[in-house]
Amino acid sequence: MAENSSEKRASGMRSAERLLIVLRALNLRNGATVLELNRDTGISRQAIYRILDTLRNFGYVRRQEATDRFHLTHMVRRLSSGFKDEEWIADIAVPILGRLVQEVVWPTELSTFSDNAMYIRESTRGRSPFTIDRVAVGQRLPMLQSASGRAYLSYCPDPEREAIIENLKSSDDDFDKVAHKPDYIERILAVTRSRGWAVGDDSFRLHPKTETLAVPVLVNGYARASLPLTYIASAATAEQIAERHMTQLQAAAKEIADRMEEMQARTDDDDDDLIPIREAS
Amino acid sequence: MAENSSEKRASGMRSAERLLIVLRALNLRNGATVLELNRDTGISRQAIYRILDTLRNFGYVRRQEATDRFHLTHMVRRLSSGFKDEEWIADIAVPILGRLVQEVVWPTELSTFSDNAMYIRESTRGRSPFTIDRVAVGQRLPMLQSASGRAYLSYCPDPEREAIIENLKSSDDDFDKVAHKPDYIERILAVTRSRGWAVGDDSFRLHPKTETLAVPVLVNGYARASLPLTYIASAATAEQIAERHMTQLQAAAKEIADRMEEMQARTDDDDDDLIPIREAS
DNA sequence: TGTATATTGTCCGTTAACCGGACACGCCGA
DNA sequence: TCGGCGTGTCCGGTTAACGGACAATATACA
Repeated sequence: MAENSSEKRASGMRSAERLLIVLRALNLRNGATVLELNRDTGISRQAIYRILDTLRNFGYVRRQEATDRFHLTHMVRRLSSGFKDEEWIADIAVPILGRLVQEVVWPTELSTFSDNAMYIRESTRGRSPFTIDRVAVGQRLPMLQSASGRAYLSYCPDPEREAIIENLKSSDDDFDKVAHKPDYIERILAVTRSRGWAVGDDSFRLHPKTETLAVPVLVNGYARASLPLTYIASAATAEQIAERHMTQLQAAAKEIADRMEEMQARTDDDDDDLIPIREAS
Repeated sequence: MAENSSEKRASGMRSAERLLIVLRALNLRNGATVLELNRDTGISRQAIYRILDTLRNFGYVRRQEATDRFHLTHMVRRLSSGFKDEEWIADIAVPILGRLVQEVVWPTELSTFSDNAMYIRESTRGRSPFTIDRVAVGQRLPMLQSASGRAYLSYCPDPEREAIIENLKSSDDDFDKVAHKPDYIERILAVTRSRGWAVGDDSFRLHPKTETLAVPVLVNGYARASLPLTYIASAATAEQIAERHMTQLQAAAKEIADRMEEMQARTDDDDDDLIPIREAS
């Protein structure tokens, strides 16, 4: 047992790991006996008892008296309730953005809509050779001026766009004032849709010398996020950047969208296991 | 630290417990640094590193490169995805049924609808002095003959009832054949509603000498489960049982329903903590 | 009734693994 | 330059997790 064929080293707390394995196993077959868990996981029965005791102390598991089977309780929701759906997409995007930055030298990001603005959820600044400025994650971007916002608005469902614009009209933010000009908005949407990608407006720049293009991430045909690319304005024009990198950018957006659709297809009980439930005993 | 005011002894795996505490803390503030977790939980920084490493090995947590904050990933869903909503109600019912069986000596149960039948999810047989038969949890009960099924059908939303009856018509089960007799069904519903509780039909008995009454658990006005009471037929008539215990039975049903409504009100991020996030350091 | 098998539950000595003090580094503002 | 703050890692001592072993119970079959 000491030798493990696969270099599985890494650090790790033995007992805690096994607790996670048992918790996961309990999710796969709801209601399980100690022996079943022993078989499923390869963990000794005595250890299963200890682990179930621990889970019971926390209220995550209860024992069904009549059948002597162990069940999850509604408390387990607390172990995942903090995970928001908006983060899901950022979560999925991480490795894809990582690959993208190797092809496109400029920093790219992933932004999602929330609270009447776009927010940067993930960024490859720092892995890009062009370190323009620091940490942008969490940065708020106005809907009608930023490339991210424009890309999102142009491809989100119609009712959502109408609701957003209605909200922007009563916003305190100066940027949002243009929500009162329908023809301005219409022009932005028309231009963005005809090109397939959006550009940021001069009136809003995170950094004075940069410009930004963005493509929408279309999940089931509608925008769920934007994928902006920021470049130094003096290095190239928007058209040049688009010509060089738009294919890659859109491929990345599509890949993110595909993974999202795939994920929500199998509502849950997914199966692309990274963690072996059963390990050699 | 050695002394803990409340007799909190019990068994428990130290490191695993702390992993659960950290996981829970991560759910409360999405995105956290090591130091924040240290402060929230009172667990030493070094231990937080170990724990986060473990969680990362399992893919439940990732580190946001740009900000050095730790985030949950969509994988955490796997720790709770096995918990089905139907079980929630059974989960909540357990302590309430426990109290009920002390007032009403007869065994009571909680049954929910699933797959065109009622299934017993929890039972107090075994804690009742009248041990009629063994483990009934998991038992399938026909919709139109069992007291549980009748109580449920009489108080579920109209569209749901129509859909269920439509399904029963194409069922293989002999019991379900009566779904083709609309007037039979209508009479059952009318009788049940006028009384407020249902009785089981002679054609279906789990045990030959017993009879069963059931009240619906009305969440937001509609049945989400049934609460059947089984008694020995020779001991009393249905009317006598009802007179003696119906108040208690309905009070228990209401209590379960109230807890359910309460729970789903606070969509999540509940706060009735059993587990202290922060313990004396 | 006796024997065999399957499952649950608990004890306890050994030892691996968890713990946290201590140290080192990088960043930032005074 | 210094002091404060946050991050990351090492390492020896102690603890608590591990699993072999035993006991108890339920069921099946002869």
